[in-house]
Amino acid sequence: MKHAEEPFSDRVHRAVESIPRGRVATYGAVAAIAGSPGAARAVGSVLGALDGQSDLPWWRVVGSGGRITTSRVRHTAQIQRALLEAEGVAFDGSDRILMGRHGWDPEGEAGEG
DNA sequence: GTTATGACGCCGT
DNA sequence: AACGGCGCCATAA
Repeated sequence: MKHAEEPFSDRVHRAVESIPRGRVATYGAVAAIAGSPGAARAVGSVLGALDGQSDLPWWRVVGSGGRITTSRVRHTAQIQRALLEAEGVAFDGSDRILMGRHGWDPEGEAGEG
């Protein structure tokens, strides 16, 4: 029997679902959680294929440094920011999310306090 | 197998 | 801080 590994898009799907409300994870983090560290770009490709039917909290995925990178698509950046703020996520004076405050890291979840 | 694309990330200027 | 270039990974043709 072969290892029925879930497709990359599916693994990303689960990783994004794991992001708690009010927290954010970077593309790189999601890629690592999905099992493919370094595949940040591939993660973006997956989320970019989502549609209104997806219940995935895609807005909780941000770029390195807590920067919104969805600026490449229409005005999605504004929507993402609104959704994040609706969850209590705060931005600094440079449109950047306070990662030290909302940055989510499953590897530190057990030792965080 | 090669070529082209993309909601990324890091380094150099 | 801002801009440009290159690398990395996964998918589609």
